[in-house]
Amino acid sequence: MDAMRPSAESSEMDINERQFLHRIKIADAKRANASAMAADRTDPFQNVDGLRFVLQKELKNSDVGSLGRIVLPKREAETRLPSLVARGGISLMMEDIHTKQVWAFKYRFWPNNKSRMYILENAGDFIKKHGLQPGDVIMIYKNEEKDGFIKVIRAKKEIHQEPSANADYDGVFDTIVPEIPAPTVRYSELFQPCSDGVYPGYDLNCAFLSDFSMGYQDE
DNA sequence: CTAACATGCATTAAA
DNA sequence: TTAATGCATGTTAGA
Repeated sequence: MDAMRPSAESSEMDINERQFLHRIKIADAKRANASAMAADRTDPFQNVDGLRFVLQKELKNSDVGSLGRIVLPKREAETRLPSLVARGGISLMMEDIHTKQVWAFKYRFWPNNKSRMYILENAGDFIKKHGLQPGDVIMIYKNEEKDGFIKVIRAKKEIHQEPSANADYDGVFDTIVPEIPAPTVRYSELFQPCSDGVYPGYDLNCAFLSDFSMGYQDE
């Protein structure tokens, strides 16, 4: 398919992988320790190594099926991704954190009741490459450091680990994880949502979207 | 109740 | 025919 394209910039795309993977390991441990994180849609390690968390999705059966399309959470999509004016959506290039491939997804929406459903299409090869199953999680980041690549995607296998009642897992992570971020602040309060009809990149209220100006086009 | 969303399914396109 | 597309509908969590 079109999704797999060698990246000319991948060697320059140095996000200090070793350090980053180390931080990921700690973040995973943090998740395992904090059941409250289940309801938290933010990432405990935002802005790590120049990568700003955008959204995540726990994959369902229908996400990893043969259709190659992933439903994205509406609130985060509307606040953190480019606003879509047409159903056809836009093409989104994302660099794979693990493989360095650049995937060409299509980000679009479907009309649904009086609202919208946000979809990431052409995800079949990505799903297959990582062998993603229901319960696994994808996370989308924005690279704030380099021009050229807009977003980065990460596939994370779910931690299939039940903390037993007797286990002394308490305290194990406490030295690493002093605090748990409170998921009380809504994205809508942090960011000005872009109204429909406003082309992302032209609205200063949506200045954070201007980094998306490359790698997609309207249809 | 409303709204998000997981999935069903009719329609269209490709083979 | 089979596969992909685009929306509809059922389910579920939250207000």
